Amino acid sequence: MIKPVSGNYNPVELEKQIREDWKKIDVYKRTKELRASGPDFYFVDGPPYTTGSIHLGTTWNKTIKDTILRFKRMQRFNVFDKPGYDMHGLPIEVKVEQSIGVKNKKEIEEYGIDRFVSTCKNFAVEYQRKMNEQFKDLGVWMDWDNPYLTINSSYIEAAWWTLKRAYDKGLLLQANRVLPCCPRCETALAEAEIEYSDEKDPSIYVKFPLKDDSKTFLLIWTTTPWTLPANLAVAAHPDFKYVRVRFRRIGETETVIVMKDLVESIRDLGGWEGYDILEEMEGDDLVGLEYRSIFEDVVPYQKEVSGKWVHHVIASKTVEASNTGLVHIAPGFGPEDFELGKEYGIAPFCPVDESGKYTDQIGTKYNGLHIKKANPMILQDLTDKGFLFYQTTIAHRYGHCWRCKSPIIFRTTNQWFLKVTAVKNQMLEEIERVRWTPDWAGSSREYDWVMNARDWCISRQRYWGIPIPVWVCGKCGDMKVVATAEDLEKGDGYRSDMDLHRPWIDHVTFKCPKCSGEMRRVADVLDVWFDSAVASWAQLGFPRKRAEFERLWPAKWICEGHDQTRGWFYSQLAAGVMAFGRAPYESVLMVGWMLDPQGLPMSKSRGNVIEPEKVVKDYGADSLRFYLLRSSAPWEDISFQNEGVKNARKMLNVLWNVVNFATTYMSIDNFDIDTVDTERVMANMRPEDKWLVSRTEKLKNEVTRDLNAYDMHKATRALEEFVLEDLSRWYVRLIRDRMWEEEGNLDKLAAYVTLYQTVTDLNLLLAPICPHVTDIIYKHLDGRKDSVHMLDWPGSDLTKVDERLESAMDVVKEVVEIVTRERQARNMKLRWPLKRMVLLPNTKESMEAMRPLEQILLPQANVKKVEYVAPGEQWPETNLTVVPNPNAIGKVYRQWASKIAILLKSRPAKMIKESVDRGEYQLGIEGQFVKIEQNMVSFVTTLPENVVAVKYSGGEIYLDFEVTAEIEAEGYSREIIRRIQQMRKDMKLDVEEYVSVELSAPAKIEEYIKIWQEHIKSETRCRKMQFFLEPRGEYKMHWDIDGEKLEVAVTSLHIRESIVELMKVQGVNSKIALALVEAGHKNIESLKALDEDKLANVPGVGKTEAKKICHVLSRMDTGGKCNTCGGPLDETGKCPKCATAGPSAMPRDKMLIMLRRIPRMNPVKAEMLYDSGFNSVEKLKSASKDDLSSVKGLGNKTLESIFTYVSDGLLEKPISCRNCGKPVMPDQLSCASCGAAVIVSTVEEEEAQAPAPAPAAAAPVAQAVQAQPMEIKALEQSFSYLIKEDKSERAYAFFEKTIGIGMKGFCITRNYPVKIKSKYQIGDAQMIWLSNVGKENSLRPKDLEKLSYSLEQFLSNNGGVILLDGLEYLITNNNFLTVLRFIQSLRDQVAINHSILIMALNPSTLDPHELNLLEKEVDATL
RNA sequence: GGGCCCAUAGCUUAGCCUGGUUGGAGCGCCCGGCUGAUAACCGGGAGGUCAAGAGUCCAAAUCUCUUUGGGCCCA
Repeated sequence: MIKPVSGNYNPVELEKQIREDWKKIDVYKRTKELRASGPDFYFVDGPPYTTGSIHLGTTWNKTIKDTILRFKRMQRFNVFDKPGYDMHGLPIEVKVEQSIGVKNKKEIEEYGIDRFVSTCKNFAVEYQRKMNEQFKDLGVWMDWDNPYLTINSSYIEAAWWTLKRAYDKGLLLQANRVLPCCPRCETALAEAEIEYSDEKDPSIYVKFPLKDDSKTFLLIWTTTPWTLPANLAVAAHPDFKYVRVRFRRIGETETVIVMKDLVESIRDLGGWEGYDILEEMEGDDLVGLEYRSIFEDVVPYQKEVSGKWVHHVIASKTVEASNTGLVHIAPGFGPEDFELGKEYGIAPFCPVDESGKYTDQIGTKYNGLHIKKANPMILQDLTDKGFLFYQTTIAHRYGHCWRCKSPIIFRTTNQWFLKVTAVKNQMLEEIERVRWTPDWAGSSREYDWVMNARDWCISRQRYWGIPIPVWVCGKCGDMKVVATAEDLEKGDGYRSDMDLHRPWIDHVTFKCPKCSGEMRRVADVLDVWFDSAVASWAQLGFPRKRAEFERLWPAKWICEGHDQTRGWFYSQLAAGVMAFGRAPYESVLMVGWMLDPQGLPMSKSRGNVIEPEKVVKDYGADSLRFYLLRSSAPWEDISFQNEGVKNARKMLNVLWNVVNFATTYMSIDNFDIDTVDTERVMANMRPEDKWLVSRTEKLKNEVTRDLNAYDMHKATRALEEFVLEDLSRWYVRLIRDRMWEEEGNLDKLAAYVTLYQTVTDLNLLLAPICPHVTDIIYKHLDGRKDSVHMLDWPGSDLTKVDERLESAMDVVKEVVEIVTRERQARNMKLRWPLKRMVLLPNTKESMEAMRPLEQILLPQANVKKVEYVAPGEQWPETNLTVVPNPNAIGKVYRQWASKIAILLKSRPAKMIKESVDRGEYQLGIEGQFVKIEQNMVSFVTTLPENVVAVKYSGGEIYLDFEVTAEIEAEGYSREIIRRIQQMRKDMKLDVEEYVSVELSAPAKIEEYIKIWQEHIKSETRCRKMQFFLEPRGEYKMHWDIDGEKLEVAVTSLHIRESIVELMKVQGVNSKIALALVEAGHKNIESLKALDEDKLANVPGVGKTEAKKICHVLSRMDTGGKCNTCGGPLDETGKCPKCATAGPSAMPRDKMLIMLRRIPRMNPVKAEMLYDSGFNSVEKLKSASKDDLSSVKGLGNKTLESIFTYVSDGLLEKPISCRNCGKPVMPDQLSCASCGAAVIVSTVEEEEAQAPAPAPAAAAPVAQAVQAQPMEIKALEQSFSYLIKEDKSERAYAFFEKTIGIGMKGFCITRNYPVKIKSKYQIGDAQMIWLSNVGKENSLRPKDLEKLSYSLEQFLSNNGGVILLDGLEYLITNNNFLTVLRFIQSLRDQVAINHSILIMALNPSTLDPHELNLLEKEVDATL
């Protein structure tokens, strides 16, 4: 049933409510169950890091995922939707460090690793819970109760298994390398963990003296002075040109070797006056040149170190042509340096420990100093020793630890690596197999990144992470990699339920199989990036559980931000290829980055973070979701704008208004799409309905395509456009008037059906995007399923797309807009009709396309008339003017030229043109003929006064702005209507209330108003309108309409309530009710006092109507009132308006028990009695035997028994127990004292007539009729009856009987007439055989007019009884509406002519809605 | 320094792949309308060096190159 939605769209409240509703019956779970048998859609969630709160970026991310997953569910996929959380790693460790107040690893170990790790776990778990709740509040439907957590044992095992797998393939190794390290966190970092930002550093030029020439120096440049004590070589590019150059200024010279091209810039740096090139050489030539270490005095190693290339110039093509062109090489401190060192046999020298302090290897001077603190000291020493050539500072991009933001250092360490380089080519191949959106995310971005991939350092010297599952023998160095907890069982110190984290895992040891030594776990934990890398199988419980993995893996789809190119996209790819030889995902959507309103990344340090919760609180989650998807293509960045969310809300508000509009009217009319014959209604569709259907089908197609392509921005924009433009601004505007047509009108139904189906489809399309509001809308429109999200995605029927109609409609819209614009330009309000419009289309086709839409164009543009001028033709009312060309005329006729011009202008231009077109025009002047040729004149067409020409895309329009008295009158009438409406509104009157109006106006306007008086009155529900100099009333206002002064007084008649009450009587419609109230009958009691004649004398009440009302009133129950609407109940105790039982109904159980005590009663009979309306003691008491006989299937004996029992008053009396004699209360079936049953078994002697409990039992009823023909009562004159039965026997019986009492008969039948005559005693009744056979006396079913005519003849000739058998035949051969009208008119004539109409109908042949309509037209249904 | 992406009205953006009337919207601003969806809604107007420059072409917001600025990633 359709329920109207609330007047205001209040998303925050509504969303909260619907989420609670979802929770109550676990709709999410039900939806999943519904799709459980569908094809699998394996989605893997990229786990957000548990930082404690979600931000706008995560919100966007989950919105996209949720939208796609909901979409897939509606497409019947069985979606795997486990969300994940990344819970290990440094960020949490750093937070814990801060919270417990420790600064370094030493302090952590003092605090206790077990306590530290437990705290980390608590933090992670708490954060995870918080985030879980926040996601739920966005309306994201994922499996929040079962997320995958990277800290679970099964997850850790999956990571171990993967490492073991890599180890078995020889892809896991341990090596010494120079790596970025965070000195604060005291651990190595992976490239993915480095963040680049600006850092201020010293920029220094340092001189290395040549061994053989201490006056000449190699000039190098560096920003890390602290690496200089570890310098072991200088690199030059072999292909560059270098020079030995002497810089000079007063009293000072300096000889250095630098790259030739850089001499000038170096001169400028140091402020040298000039330079002399002493020597030029190739880089090649420099190689082997030996220099003296500038730290040999303080760093013992520099003195001790030996080697062929130590302290020599070496060649490297990585040297860049900037600064000096010579690069200082410290193989312990730089990755390239390390590689070069390896090449040249220079061992790395790394005198810095994990925490960034110099070790004692550096010598006593700097020992223990932090490198950052050592920098100034080293600079001072260099200055003192004269090795500093130039010094400044620079700001440059420098790597920082991704968590603590400390600047990283590079140093040599021993770490574990995954040999990504060994599988690189396979990874590249896999990238090509994956579907990337956008394409370049894979083909260039990911591809480039993998191209440059290096081996992945996976070890971290930390605590909160997956322990590296490698055990090494302390004795022989043999290695063991553990794959599962089962492997662990063999170790010492293992407990089955143990936590697999550090430090507990560290206590597990193995006996070395080779040497029986003790194997201990290496102390490191895994890089946290490895955790998420294994998500696609770890979350399935692999390797322990294999079934789901086999079924689902690899992932169908993943979706993350573009920063994950180096992150999750990469790590998963590497892990997948290593473990299974393929990418673990089939398609990737790479999404953008959420930026602040200025386009800058949001960060806490910038203070520009926008909380999603706040946005949701202001506008609702649906608006935020819609905005996020609408704002830009998913892979582009969004610069967040509050305005955008506000806009989305506005759009949803409009949608809500449309739904409000639709549901309000539909529920008033009890519109039910299921009972409507949509086919028939569709045959009655207006062009605008068909247009909307066309637009909707297109929309469905487009949105489906867009979502499949992950073009969420296109889908949302199409939806927005549709809601605002097509639905709200156009369609709703067009159908407004139709909503006020009478109930059941096919034209109105067509609008209902169109609107209903469109809103339903639209709602489905929007459901994945705005899950809250769509579910609410669904519940109001339909609600048979638990949720809109359980419905199937709508398919589109493109055959219903009508491009011709759409483009014609575009033109109509355009023309309406043009008219509005031109009105505005001329200050003519829309309320004032335009006299006419002339359309001059360019093509015949466009003219033909426009004609059917005229009914839309006229009212929308408020134009009285539209005229068409076919292409190439002239509008007859244009004036043709001739324009003489004095030049051309003058050339030939010189002195006459001016006279000719005057003469030409005085003649009909049309005539001149026709002649000239034929050749020439002759003009008589001063007795001579002059020839006017084509070149001498031109013609212009001018329009009549007040007519304006405007171009439109399909041609031209003329608008006639002439204001005639008629138009002025209509305009003023509309002005008055609008004012009265406004006043009604100010008075807060109910829309159904009536008023009286007094007004004063200038004489002219008074006249105008009088012309339109009836219209004004009906539009404003005004009963009386009078003119006075001084209007009086409840509410008075002065109005100024275009300078005319008016006074209007409105008074409420306060009769709405009376009308509403009177309308409760069947047969009293709003018109009659009004007439009755105005005649002074304000309530039902007052009506009851009237007899038929008096009622018919009330102006506005017809004779038939009076008869009917009297009949209804007489049958009204003794004051029973309906629970729901307060209206009187009918004879069965049911409310004719809302079909519910009245207030006096007794609880079913109780009443049934009481009924069971009646002799001859059984449970089925009792229920039938109750359900037929005899649901209270009072009703049973007041029922006559006749009343009771209306209950189908009760035999006479039972009826008798009930009647006697009830009228004896036994129903409410306690009876004595047959067993113990104590009283048993009326609502008890057994004795409270002894337990004996009070019901005696019934005698079933007459039960052949009792119906089966199933409702399909129509046949026994017919039998009953045949068996008891005397039951057929006399029918009343002037009445129309509908008899519902599957064979028409009862109807014929009635017909037969009525003829039997002397009435003339007229029988319309589908049966063969002879057969009927032989079966029934109908004498010489006139017969018409409904048939297409075409014999005498037969009538084709389509020929309603002929039928109508015959009946008219019959009725006007004293009338009689008419039997119409074959109604369904008429309906199938005609438009239902036509048949209905035919019956209406027949019924009226029957009433007038004191005749009787019997219509037989098999109810199963009609849809319930039609049946309902038919029943409303007759006086009684039997 | 390199890779990828982006730049259109005050703001957010469509159009660009596939060159072709006058570059569309929304918000904001100004003016007006509507008042049986109304704490709404609708129409009109002003506002554009399509980041800059060069090239290709009959024709460039669109294709190419360069520059500038921004984002992500890398060195």
